[in-house]
Amino acid sequence: MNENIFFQIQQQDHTSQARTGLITTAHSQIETPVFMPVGTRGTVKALTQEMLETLDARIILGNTYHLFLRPGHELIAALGGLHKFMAWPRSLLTDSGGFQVFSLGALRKIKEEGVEFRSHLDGSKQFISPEVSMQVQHALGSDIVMAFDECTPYPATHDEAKKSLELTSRWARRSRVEFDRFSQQLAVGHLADDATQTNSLRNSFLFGIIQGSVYHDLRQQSLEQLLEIGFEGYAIGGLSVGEEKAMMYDTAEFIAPLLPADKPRYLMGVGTPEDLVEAVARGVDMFDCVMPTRNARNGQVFTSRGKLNVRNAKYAKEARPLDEDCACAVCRRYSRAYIRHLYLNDEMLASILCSYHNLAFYLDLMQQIRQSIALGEFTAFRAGFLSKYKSVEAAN
RNA sequence: GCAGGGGUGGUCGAGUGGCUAAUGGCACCGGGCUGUAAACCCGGCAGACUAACGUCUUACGUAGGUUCGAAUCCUACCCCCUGCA
Repeated sequence: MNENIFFQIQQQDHTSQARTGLITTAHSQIETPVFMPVGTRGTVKALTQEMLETLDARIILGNTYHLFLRPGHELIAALGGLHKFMAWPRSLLTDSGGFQVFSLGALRKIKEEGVEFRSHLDGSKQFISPEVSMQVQHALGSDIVMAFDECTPYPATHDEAKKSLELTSRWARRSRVEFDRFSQQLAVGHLADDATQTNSLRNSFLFGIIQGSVYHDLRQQSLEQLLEIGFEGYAIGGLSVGEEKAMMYDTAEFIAPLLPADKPRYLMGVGTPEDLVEAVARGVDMFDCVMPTRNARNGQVFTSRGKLNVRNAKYAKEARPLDEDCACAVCRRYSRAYIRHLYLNDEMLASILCSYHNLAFYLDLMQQIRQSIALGEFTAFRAGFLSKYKSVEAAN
C-alpha cells in the first residue's frame, strides 16, 4: 500500500535538483520540501498547538536534551508520549542532543562512550550517549528520530573534522543498533497485543547525520559510512554554524545530490528564507530553524520584501500590516504601529503575533516552492523570489 | 513663621574643589540572532565640527562671589519635602 511508504518522490524539477515528495508517518502526511518549526521544549515558543494547526504545520521539532532534563522522558512516557503530553496530534521529529554537544560549549565533555553535560538548568552532571538518546527519543514517541552526532564546530581543520565525523559515524551505528532493538520490541509487542493488526507502518524512522565540515572529501566519507549502516533519511549537519554563506551553499550543493534520491534529505538548522530556496534548488527536502520564531520574539519579521525590525521608530505610525503580500491572520488584522507599540511595552502579544506571522511566511514560502516545482516553474520562482526579497528591503 | 532636608542630563538617582560631558538603572535610538542555555545579546544616547586622534560650545534651580580651577565652598533669591506652631 502506498500510504505505508515512508517517502515518495512526486515531482523532480528538470532545471535544478529540486523535487517534491510526500512523507507519511503514523501521525501525518508531510509534503516536501517542508519547513519544520522548532519546538525544543515541547512548545513552539509563543504559539499554541491550535495556531500551528491553523498554519498547517504538519511536523514540528522537539529536543532530546531539553526534554530529558525537564520534565524527563519517563514522565512524558508515563503520560502517553510527547504527542499526547503536548496535545500535538501531527508528526514530531526529535533532535538527538547532538546540537547541544556543539552549542553547550564549555558545559560539555565529549568521550567515545558519549557526552557528559553540565545541565544548563542546575549545573548537575548528565550523560547522553547514542543509546541514551535513542531511549529518550523512543520514550518520547518521536516519529522521526535523529541519530546522536557531534555537530562539528566551525572552523575545524581537515584533521579535526575527520576525527569528528568518524566519531559521528561510530555513534550513528550504535544509534541504529539501539533504535532497531526498540523497533523489534515494539513489533513483537504489537503482535502479542493484537494479532489481527496487519499494519506494517512503522512507528518511527531513524535519520543519520552527515558531518565533515566544509571538506568535500570528508562529507563524502561521512555519507559513505552512513550508507553502509543504512537509514530511513539522511541529514546534513554541521552547517550554518558560523561558516561563510557561500561555504554552506557549496557544501550543500556538493553533498545533497549524492544522498539517496529515494530518501528524505534534511538540512539541519537552516535557515533564512533565501537559504531555503537555495537549498531546495540543491536537492534538500526538509528544514528546521529557530530563526522565524526567535527573531520574531526579538522584533524581526520576514516579509516578501525582506526582513524588517518592527521595533524601529519609523513604523510608529504605520497602519500597514507587517507584509502587505501576506494573507495570514496577523497581517489581515494588525498594523505595524500596533505591534511596535506592543513590543515597546513588553507585551507578550507582540511575540505571539510576530511568531505567527513569521511561521506563516515560512510555511507559505514552502508551499509556493512546492507548487512551483509541481508546475515545473521552480527556477523562475526562485529568481523572482530572490530578486524581490533582496532588492526592495528599503521599501519596508 | 520657626527648624531640618533637598533641587544633577528625557527620567530616577550617584557624585561634595581638579582624575566629571558627569557612575548606574530606566526610557529612547540602532544592530545582531540559522538542528533554541535566547520575550535575548551588543552598541549608541548634550550640541557642533572632523575620515580619525581630537577640538570647540553649552550644561548640575536662578543670580552673583571665592579660587589658577566649582555640580561640589560662600551670599542672596526662587521652588519642593518633613516636623513644630
